[in-house]
Amino acid sequence: MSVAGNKLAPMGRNAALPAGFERYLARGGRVPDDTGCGVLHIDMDAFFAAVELRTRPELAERPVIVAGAGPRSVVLSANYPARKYGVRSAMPAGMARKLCPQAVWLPPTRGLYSEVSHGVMAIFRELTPLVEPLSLDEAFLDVSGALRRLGTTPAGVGEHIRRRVEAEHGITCSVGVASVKYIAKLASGMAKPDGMLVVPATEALEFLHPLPVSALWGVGKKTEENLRRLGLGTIADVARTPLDRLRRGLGTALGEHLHALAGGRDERAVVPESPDKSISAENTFDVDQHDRAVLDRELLRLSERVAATLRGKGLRGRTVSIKLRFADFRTVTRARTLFSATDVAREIHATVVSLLTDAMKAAAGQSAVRLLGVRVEGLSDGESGEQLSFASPEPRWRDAEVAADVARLKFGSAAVRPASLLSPDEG
DNA sequence: TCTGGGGTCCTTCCACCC
DNA sequence: TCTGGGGTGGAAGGACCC
Repeated sequence: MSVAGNKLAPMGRNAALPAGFERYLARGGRVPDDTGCGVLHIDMDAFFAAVELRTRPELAERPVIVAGAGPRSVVLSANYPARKYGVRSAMPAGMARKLCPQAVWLPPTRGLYSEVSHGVMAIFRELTPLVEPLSLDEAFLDVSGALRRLGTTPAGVGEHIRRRVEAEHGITCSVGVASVKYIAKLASGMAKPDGMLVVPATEALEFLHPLPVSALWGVGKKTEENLRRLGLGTIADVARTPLDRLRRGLGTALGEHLHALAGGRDERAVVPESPDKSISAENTFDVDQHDRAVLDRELLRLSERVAATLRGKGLRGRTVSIKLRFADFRTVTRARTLFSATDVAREIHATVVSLLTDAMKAAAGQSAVRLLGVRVEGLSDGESGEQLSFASPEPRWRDAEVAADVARLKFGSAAVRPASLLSPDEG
């Protein structure tokens, strides 16, 4: 799932490893100097596909693609035989089918990936409390304070993790070891699949500078174009550019950020817990929708999902927003800040229905809707956000929704739904 | 080929208050 | 009374990440 480094020159066993970088690989008992390299980045290899292949080992040598079934689905994960054909995650299914018609397609098994992820993260937490998950399949670890207790080196911890993840969960992972986070992340990308790369603290700049600007964390397609327009192609070019010129060309924050990274500076610590800033749910229709009643029903479904997630996490939010994508891919958002924070689907739904009316007015003739989304931000603790007026109908709705949460927990997610979400034969 | 879903952060613009 | 500037919060859009 990691895409870091996939634009780099193909080389040898490892497609992401630039020429001359073999010296950073830890293999055959030879490990580069890892003194002062307290940060590990660990990334599961082709995570969803690898988890599926545990129960389908006969497919291991064949190209395998995990993707949803919808007509507008994208590739969620592709194993390495499929990647040889150019298949990448986030690629439209149609394109993947063209590139690799012989691939085996598997539907995703969502709950299973969370389960494996929990197991893997538990291994990390046995070694250090400083574990920062980035997604289901990757995490940063700060092991600098744990080395004495563990009686090993950073690379030793990396090897230990690689062995245990494979033995206990039947999947492989790649490890980057460095003195700062983003170099560790680049390193794990280059170590893929099933490898470990150590960037000695004293060689950080030698490692970074030959790489293309696209390897910098935070540089996507647009920023890469902007950098190229400024005549900057490699990280060394960025490091040599005066800070003021980067600020003017890219904006203050991004300019300063990239200048620091290009100089090997990344002050960000490994932070185990960071509070949620927003909760959202969205859905792309199989076929573009014009019917306002269908859109309102979808908004209710999305509001229910967001509200249930908020209650599950003990959170409420004050700002409710809607996201609307039209058939031509133009996307608009509309937001409204409520008087008090909420975790009640009824209230979220009433707000987004009114926002949808506003957004459609601004749509300038465009009425075919491809995607609808509901988001709640400005989050606070469920308790601290409680400021209900006496006139508010919220407590009763909330009680009803909490009761529905309990029923769903007991009898399954289909057990309790608003009447308007039932199909005609259920009603 | 035709572009998912769940997030975060940044910039710009605007309204409002002092 | 009018105007301007700074600070702040909200809204909208965009870029990026996995």
